[in-house]
Amino acid sequence: MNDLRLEVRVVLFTLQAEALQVLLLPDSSGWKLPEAPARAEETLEESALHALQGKFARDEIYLEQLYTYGGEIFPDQPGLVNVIYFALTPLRPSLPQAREFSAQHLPPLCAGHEEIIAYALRRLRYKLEYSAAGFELLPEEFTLTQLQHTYEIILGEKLDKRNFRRRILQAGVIEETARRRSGEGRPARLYRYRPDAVAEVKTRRLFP
Amino acid sequence: MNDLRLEVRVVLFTLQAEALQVLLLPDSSGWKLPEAPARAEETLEESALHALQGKFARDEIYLEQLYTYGGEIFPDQPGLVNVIYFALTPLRPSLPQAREFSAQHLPPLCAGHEEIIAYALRRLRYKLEYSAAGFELLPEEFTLTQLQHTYEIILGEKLDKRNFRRRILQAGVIEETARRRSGEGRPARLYRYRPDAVAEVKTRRLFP
DNA sequence: CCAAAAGTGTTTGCTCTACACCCATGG
DNA sequence: CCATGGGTGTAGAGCAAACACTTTTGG
Repeated sequence: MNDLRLEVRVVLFTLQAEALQVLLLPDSSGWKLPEAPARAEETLEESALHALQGKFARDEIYLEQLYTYGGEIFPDQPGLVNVIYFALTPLRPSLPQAREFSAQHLPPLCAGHEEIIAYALRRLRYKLEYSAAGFELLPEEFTLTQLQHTYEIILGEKLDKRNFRRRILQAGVIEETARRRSGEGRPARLYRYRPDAVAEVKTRRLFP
Repeated sequence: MNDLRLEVRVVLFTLQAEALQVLLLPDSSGWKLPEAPARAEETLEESALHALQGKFARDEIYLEQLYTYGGEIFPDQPGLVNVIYFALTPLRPSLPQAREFSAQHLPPLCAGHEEIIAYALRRLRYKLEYSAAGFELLPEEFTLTQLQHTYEIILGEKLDKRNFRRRILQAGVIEETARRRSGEGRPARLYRYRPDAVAEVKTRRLFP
């Protein structure tokens, strides 16, 4: 009866080499998402941070609960329940053994993981469409071109520069800093997240 | 360490007496949401149906996983983890001991339950705004006026009849039947859910 | 024929979309 | 002064919002 095992797993996305990456660990039956057992003395979110082996402080990572899977996805492991978290970070994760794989080209995965990652990706795309969450994958200060690239990589389509800028600024989630970044060409203004902002943009309601 | 207890709880909404009702059970420390332990040999959704004491078949109820709460909401019960489901049904639930309360006027609740119900309510409202889920609270065949009333009760605001009808039909989730319902006034055409329809309406995307 | 509820279109304003050129800097 | 990426505005189309009268039935 109580042979239940409750684990917390994390789908950690990062941006590297112009691609969206997922962090995976090797296991006997394929690659797997980092996990930790849920513990009575901590919150599920804390367990999620443990799954990443304590490499991330709470404010270095965006964490959001995704879904809890039970028997429907692990029919071969009765009693295994997984609370999945979805995470974004601008940092380079360096867990021992772990590797990052492009979300487009995943290696062979453990049972059920394909579905979990696919769902996390759908949620990420959906999130970008109605929020400004993309900056969670970028350093504290970033240019609008960088942010637009992030959106293009994740959504897999080109966006119009002027429309992108207008809307992302209208959403009020990011603000400009006084600083600029020089490189080739005209220096770009740097922006940062406004911690006081509501991260979600109102979408058009079906019934006003 | 493994003194973890995994329970599934259900926030069951129904429509009665022109109000949105929540099903609750009495407990020593206040009213509580119906719950069942998660079991290794069943899915979480099956456990959710058990929480309702087997009174509902899977197709008599709309069930959706809401959130999994751990230590953050039950600090006084370390190790208690609750997977919450959110449910809609047109039926009159008749669990022994249980009572239904208007979502506006909840009785004193057990610890953490207030937050859970508030979240379920937010999700329900949000769902109605971008989907046609309201019919899940109505009998198989219903009139557009009934459906509009449902929306008005849940959203707590009057809606425009013509705009409501245009959009709900445009969404393509319900279809008319050949039948009509007579009462006072002109008989109303009956509608039903289209099982082949995609239940979610596309909303305007932030980045097209 | 009266009461009660069902059903139906149009105009106006706003928001989204598509689109091309000038600007600032470094080398 | 040239190459490189940064930055900016507008006109047209499509969608949403507001709004009032006619139709059908039962009593």
